[in-house]
Amino acid sequence: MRDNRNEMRGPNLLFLTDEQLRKGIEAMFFAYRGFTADPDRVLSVKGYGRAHHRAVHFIQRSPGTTVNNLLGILGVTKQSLNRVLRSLIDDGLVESKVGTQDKRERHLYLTTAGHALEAELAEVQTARVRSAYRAAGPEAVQGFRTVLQAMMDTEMRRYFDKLKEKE
Amino acid sequence: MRDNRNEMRGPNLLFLTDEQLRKGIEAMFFAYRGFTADPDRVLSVKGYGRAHHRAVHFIQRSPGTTVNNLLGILGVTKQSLNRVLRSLIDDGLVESKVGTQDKRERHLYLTTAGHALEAELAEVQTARVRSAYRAAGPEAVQGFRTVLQAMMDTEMRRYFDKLKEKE
DNA sequence: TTGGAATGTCAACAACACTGACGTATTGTC
DNA sequence: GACAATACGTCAGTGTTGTTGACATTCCAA
Repeated sequence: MRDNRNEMRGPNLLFLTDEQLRKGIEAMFFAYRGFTADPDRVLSVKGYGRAHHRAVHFIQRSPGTTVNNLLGILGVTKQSLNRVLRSLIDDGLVESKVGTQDKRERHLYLTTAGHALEAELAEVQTARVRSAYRAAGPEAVQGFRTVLQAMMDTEMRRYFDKLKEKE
Repeated sequence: MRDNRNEMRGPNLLFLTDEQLRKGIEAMFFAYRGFTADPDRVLSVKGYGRAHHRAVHFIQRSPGTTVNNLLGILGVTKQSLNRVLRSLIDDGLVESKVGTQDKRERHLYLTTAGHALEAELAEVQTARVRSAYRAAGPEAVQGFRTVLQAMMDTEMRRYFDKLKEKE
């Protein structure tokens, strides 16, 4: 049986009780649902899914990235990513350019239409995040980011930090 | 074009720049992956998926809950939930009891084996959350929870608050 | 130059979500 | 008692997204 009375050990450990942890888990579950709800709606009317959003997002974030890079970031198999990229390329949202130095690589770029979709998705998603940030205040946002970062896999935090460098 | 120089409007709005919002979105994406990674591993060796985890979690959280309640919390269709519940019931992890007052309802309970699985999943998941909480500190955790709550759909926040009452 | 490693594509399949339709039992209302 | 509404389960069909396996192309190094 786990000790649920950590508060007896010190006033600052109250946030580590099983109840607190469990509520954190549930908050994460419900919040992630809200987090993806708006983009999902936009995507579904266009015949795309969440995977397309992720691809478009990270291509926008790192234009010219290779398929392999994207695989590492997204954490899926190349076959799974390929299907998504295929439809995006066929629909003219993403352009795939053969690498000049290494012709095995494909460098990915958003087309004008791709940028338009990405902007639309980013708009609805940032709207919710902005609203949540505004409601919570700067200190809460700082804590939010700190906890999220500590929750990532080490490998993913590396990718995340790499993206941060581009500020 | 959105104004990326909110900092000119006041020192406390820096956390609302597009860059900050974008990084928050990416943090949420990477963190959620880490958040689910450990339970997913446990589940996959047992032939279950994330949907089973969610069902077992919320049945543990609200023993005797009805199918309809669970549908509202999980936000899936009854066909989808039914598939999951069926396998859990057939495998002897969940018990479905006909309601005494309203015989149309089925009340759901975890069996001993169900509690064992739930405990195992909760253990690996809380381990990561606990570690993240500990690394981030109590103030960060408070902010984390505040932002997550503001990010939920209103309806989901209602469910979330209902669960909180049971502390 | 040749064989292995890396990169990306095609095909088939599984898990899990969805819609739509229907059946059954039970409840509540007129 | 008749009848609509509710709660639950199921069948059939579809779509997205993940998987493995097989394969072509390109690069590099022995």
